[in-house]
Amino acid sequence: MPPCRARYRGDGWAGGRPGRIRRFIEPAVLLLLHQGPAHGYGLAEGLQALGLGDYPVDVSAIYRALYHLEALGMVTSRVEAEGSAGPPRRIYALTEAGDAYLRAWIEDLRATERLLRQFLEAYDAHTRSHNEPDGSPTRFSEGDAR
Amino acid sequence: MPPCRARYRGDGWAGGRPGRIRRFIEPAVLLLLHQGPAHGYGLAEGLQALGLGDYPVDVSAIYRALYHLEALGMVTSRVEAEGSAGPPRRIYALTEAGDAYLRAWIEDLRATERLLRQFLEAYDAHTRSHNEPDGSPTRFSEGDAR
DNA sequence: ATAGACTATTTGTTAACTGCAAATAGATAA
DNA sequence: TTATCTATTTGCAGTTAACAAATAGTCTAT
Repeated sequence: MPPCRARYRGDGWAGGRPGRIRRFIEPAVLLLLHQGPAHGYGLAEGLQALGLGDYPVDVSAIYRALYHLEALGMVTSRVEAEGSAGPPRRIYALTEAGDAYLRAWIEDLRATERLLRQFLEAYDAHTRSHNEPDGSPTRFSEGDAR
Repeated sequence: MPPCRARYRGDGWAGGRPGRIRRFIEPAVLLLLHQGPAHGYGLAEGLQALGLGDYPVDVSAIYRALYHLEALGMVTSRVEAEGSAGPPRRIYALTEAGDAYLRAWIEDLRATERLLRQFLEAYDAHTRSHNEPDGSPTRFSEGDAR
């Protein structure tokens, strides 16, 4: 038996469908707060409008992002004085540090967007040149032990 | 003491610098293999060329991605018959399933790229309209307990 | 030879992100 | 009272990746 090369932990999306690139929640929350104070539940709806509609985000992730950002000093919160049709809301607002942090995130996302474009362009360029009429050019061939 | 709202696990990048959006390794490996069979160490160099140069990727992640893809039947491997300046290389190649999987990834990444553009556009639009002359419009103000 | 440098693969550990499920709780309507 | 809606909180488990280090083959210089 070969040394059983280290398993990936878990086995992925057994269904075969890739998941989206992650880590959008934090910058999305920051962007929404950049547009004005809000509470967790409201942010969940705001995410839809931001284009995240196809990728529903669990509210627990939003609250955890908020707690994290507050611990880092990127947002502050205060309990809303009445007015909710439920338990008291906690309203979050960006701090100046949070504003700077969002700007850093934006720069990072711009770089990511460029990378993504470059990546997709590389794929398109390669498939254009090999517009495979039939055969599959990257597979191993019969005596391919070179 | 309030019910100590659930901590984020860990404490983030204490330094304050955001990390990049993740999950690039698998599609990057697939794309490189789409261009022809390769071994793990070689893929590590290929990633630089793909634009990942700014974000160095640990080789262990590459190998684990390969093991995972092989378990899923997306790639096949064979040990190279001699020719290495080191231990025998294991050469990986895309299968047809892997080809389809890459196409699915590409579609997913196109959607992500659109989302990212939309996101950045929303930020730019909002900062353009509020090109804050001085004050910070999203902060809490003095008697802001509404 | 043997020590060091380089190529190449493998493994362990841990942190971090997220989804799913469910508990909790106030307000309001049937 | 029960149900429903709004809203927050927590537990848990699965997935991804960085960091560190072990292993091992080949080649060059001493």
